[in-house]
Amino acid sequence: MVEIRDIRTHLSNLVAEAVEEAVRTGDLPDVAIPGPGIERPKDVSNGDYASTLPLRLARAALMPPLDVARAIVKHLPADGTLDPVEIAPPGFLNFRLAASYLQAQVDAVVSRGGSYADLTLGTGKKAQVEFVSANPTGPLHVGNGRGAAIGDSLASALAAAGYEVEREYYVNDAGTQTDTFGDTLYARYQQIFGREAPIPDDGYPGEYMAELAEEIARLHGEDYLRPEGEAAPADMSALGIELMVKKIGETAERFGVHYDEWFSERSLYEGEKPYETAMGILRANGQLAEREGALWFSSSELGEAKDNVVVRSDGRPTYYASDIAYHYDKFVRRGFGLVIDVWGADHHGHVSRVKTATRAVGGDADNLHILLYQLVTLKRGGEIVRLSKRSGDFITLDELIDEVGKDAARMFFLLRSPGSQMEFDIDLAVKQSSENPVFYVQYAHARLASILQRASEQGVTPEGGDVGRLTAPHELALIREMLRLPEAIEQVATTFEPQHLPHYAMTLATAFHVFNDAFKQAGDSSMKVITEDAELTRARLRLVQAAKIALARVLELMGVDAPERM
RNA sequence: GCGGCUGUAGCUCAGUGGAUAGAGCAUCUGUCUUCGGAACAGAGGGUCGGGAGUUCGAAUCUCUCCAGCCGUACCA
Repeated sequence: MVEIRDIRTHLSNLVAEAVEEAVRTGDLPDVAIPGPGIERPKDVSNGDYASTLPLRLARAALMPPLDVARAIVKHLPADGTLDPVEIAPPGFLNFRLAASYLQAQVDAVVSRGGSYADLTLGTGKKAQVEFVSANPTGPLHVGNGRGAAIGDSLASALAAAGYEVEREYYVNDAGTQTDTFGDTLYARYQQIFGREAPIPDDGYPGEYMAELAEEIARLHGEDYLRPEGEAAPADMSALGIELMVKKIGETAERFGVHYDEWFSERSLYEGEKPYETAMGILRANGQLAEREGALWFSSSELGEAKDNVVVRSDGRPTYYASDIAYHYDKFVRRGFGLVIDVWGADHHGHVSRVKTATRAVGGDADNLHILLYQLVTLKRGGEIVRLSKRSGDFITLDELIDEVGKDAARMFFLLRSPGSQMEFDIDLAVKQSSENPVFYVQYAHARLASILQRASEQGVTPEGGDVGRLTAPHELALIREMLRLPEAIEQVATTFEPQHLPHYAMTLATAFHVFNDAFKQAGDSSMKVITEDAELTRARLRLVQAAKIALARVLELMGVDAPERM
């Protein structure tokens, strides 16, 4: 039997065969044939799948689209997965899955269980998703939450699509901002011991810096105190960053995100020194030039708007140099076949440069996808709050999780496409928490669980249910909806747009609620899932079980809990 | 100035060049003696920012204008 995840390919093949046969018999002229283009009609009354091939073929074939359609249908091979194919004006081919096929899929989903909707499109390929990677100079804020939700779900979807996926956080522990961070931290540290130590002008005024200093004082007492007037000890910054990275990791875990790798920027300059190797490649290719006391990457020769500095005149590498080495490391040293960088949109000016550099050091830039998400503007009390660690005025991701919960927050971020600017009204988010779509979906899952539980208490289980008994329209509609999951995953894994997951989850939840309500509205207890007819009950429980599997899977991909009860 | 993203219902947002542009929230009207009312059905609500073009067909592609955000560092 054709698996649901292969159904579109199957339909494409059928149409291609029919066209070939139609040409052979002379029912269609021998012209260039575009792909069958199997798509999803918006309106289910137009079938489960459709092809517009007749419309697109009509001109070249010099035939009316409907005649083209008839010629194709005439030669379509008989196929058990489909009802008879319909022709609809002005020239659509409409395909409808046969009830027997739909019913059989219920068993197929149940036997697949938690691996239902696994795909093979990424099998054998290593993928890396790098996301959040916020400077470890402060706690994660609400905007980072958006990157976390997007990156983590994307990684999950890629894993479901067959990729071997690593989640990575790039720790910027080498830049100039870490110095400023260290200076600020030392100022706060000195304040604890009663010194008049002002926070540097370009430092970090946030209260969290004082808390961090207190933590260091708690752990190390006065060990880091230097004579008054002296600069901060060299390792103050590193210590602070270590503690901050730990906090960030804890926040990520609370948000349901687990990183496989915390990649230190500094490590690029140590050990195997990927930085030296990457720069060596550029130098060997004659793409480095010294000018005005600095070292420049001749990127303009590679199509960039201008050359860029990689080593400052004071001898320190720029962040761009680190990024070149970092992407060399990702592609060449570690050998990822697919690399996704999830960045805030304020870095978009950097996209082209990094791709060019990746190519220049031998990386496969075509498989480097830089996913930009627009920044979150935060509104509180009707006023816009700037999200900046520098200003010290922001809402942390921890606070957001405390107030609206991990599940609601993740769903909220995922629902919006990464490219859309979003306004996060913190007051509204708290107030709306009980109306958040996440509860609608979770409730559907809890109801599914509850039905199975109730039946089990009455001694009825789904085992052995005859899916052939599932013939009611709302039963078939629910089956159709749960069969869309592989398609949703494929869409996310190929377009890198995770918002399709929550939208699918909501549609599936609706299909279940409608299914469930249809029994209630009938006002006849014999029409409920659990009926006097034990065989029919078993069949319906089988569907409930399958739907629960599909819903749990999509919730898992979104990093949202699938509760058995609420 | 140049470049990128965005502009779709009152609000927040979906929408792979195809059929009557959708969802949630909000508003209004109903359903079911709740296998779990955080449910379901229905209604109202749109010049898809404006204009031009390509196409058998455009919210979707091209051009242009308008508006918002961002970028255009030897910051990251």
